[in-house]
Amino acid sequence: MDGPDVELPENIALAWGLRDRPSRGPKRSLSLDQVVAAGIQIAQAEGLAAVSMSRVASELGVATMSLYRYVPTKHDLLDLMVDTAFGPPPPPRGADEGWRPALARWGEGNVAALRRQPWMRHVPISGPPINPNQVRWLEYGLAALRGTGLRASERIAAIMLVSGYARSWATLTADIAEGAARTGQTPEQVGLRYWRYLATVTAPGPYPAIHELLAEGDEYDDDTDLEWRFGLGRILDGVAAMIETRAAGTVRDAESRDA
Amino acid sequence: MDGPDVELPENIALAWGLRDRPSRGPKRSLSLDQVVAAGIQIAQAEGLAAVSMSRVASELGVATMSLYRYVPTKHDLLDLMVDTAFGPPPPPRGADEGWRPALARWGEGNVAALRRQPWMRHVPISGPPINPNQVRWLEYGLAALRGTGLRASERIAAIMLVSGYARSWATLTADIAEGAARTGQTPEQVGLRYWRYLATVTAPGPYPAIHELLAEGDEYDDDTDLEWRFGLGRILDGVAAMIETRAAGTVRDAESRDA
DNA sequence: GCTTATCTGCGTAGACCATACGCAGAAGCT
DNA sequence: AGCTTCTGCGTATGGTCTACGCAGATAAGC
Repeated sequence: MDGPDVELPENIALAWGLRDRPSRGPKRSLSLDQVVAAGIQIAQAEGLAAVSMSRVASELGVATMSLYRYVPTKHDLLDLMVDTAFGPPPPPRGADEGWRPALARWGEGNVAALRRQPWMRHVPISGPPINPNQVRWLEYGLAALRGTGLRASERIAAIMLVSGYARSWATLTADIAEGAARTGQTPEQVGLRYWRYLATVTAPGPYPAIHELLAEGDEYDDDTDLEWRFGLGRILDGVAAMIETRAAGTVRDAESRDA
Repeated sequence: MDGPDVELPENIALAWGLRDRPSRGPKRSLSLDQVVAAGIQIAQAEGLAAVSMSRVASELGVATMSLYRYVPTKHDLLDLMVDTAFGPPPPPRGADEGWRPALARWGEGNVAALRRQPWMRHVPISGPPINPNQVRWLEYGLAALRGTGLRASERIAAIMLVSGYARSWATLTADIAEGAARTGQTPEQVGLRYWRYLATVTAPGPYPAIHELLAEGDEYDDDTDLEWRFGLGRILDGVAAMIETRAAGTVRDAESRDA
């Protein structure tokens, strides 16, 4: 572990509030938080596409170019918006709580956040988590897996597994919900229409597995939360199996049979 | 299963080549495939941001607005680009092959496709898979899980699990690789820099799990393929556990303990 | 063979967008 | 008081997508 004094890029310093504000010039009329909050409000109300620099500026009653005194680039603003909109993670693993419920709660928190603010799914991921709330989420996710015997890289992979699945799940359901809102239908109707389209395009060709699926799926329960939980349960089962294997005796090449 | 004759939206009909081309006017000087191929070529060579309608048009030697005779919207073009760039899925499950190697191959195919054409990760997902290659991938994914006793919604969730993880994994590694290329460093250097940034920002605060991670991770093996395979193995283990449970005797509410 | 309906490529134009640059004036330091 | 530094922001550049409509090409109908 070498010295932690690394020169941080503008991005990160900004997000963590580590910018030494100058004392010489006139006072700023805004704060970074206000700018970010205005962006979030617009995104929440009218979608991410409505978030333009001029729109944010006019919302705050300033000129467009003034925003660039607070944010180096529009993309940095979007990253900050995502970080604060995600908010803090759910409660961390309790003192005598198992890793499984803690990680499940963490995963549920992920979808909940994305569902609260669906526009976030359209902000392209810019890299590994480095902004304050993202790092807090990372901390709690890793904390859930402490003392399980999993190696560092394995703990990270497990975290990514859960958050990646949460993201793709939230994205799918949000896309459907949005499509429904746009055409004035219920999400169920949109889902049903999808299955009908799929049936139509696969009708002429050889798609046995899809046809089996369509035939079987007459009872479109589509309690989407239940489906999400199924997938989460499978991930956790897999992690559990790994933990048990590790506990039994450090088996090195357990993963070599997957190729 | 009701009548498969549903009026398809423009989008889908176009992707499947189901539009009856007219016989009255002059002949088209281009084909949709040419347009899509030009888009892919630009994206591959200069990134998705370089793909503008005028850029694609000039690549083909036509005027910008001519493209709109082939594609209703830029976003539809992007969707078509992704569909053909993804290409066909890897070989389906063999006659006497187990579900596990088949699904593993399917997952590997996902990351391989995204690695071959990293720009694809920036095209926002527009909804459930409906374009030709996407549907083929769906078919093969489901085929891998035929006869496992999993219900329809469970098979879909398992597929999403794998593809979602593949996508987030490919995205992370591609982001790192791209950042490396931009600054003329190796991916290892970029990864290391990230850990240093993380150490710096977490230094003052209480982030025990992250610090534990950083202390432990001195041996930055970072054979990223190995990490990916670990996660995939965990998913497959989880699915395997589910299949065994189902086979043992139809246990209805096995997932209720995950909440 | 002529008329007519229809489709093609595409020029023009409108309504946006992010942001580089530089300037007037405010605030503090010396 | 004078100098430095920072702020807000007006202007301008070089993009973006795409609506609209027109000239000319093509083939069907008579």
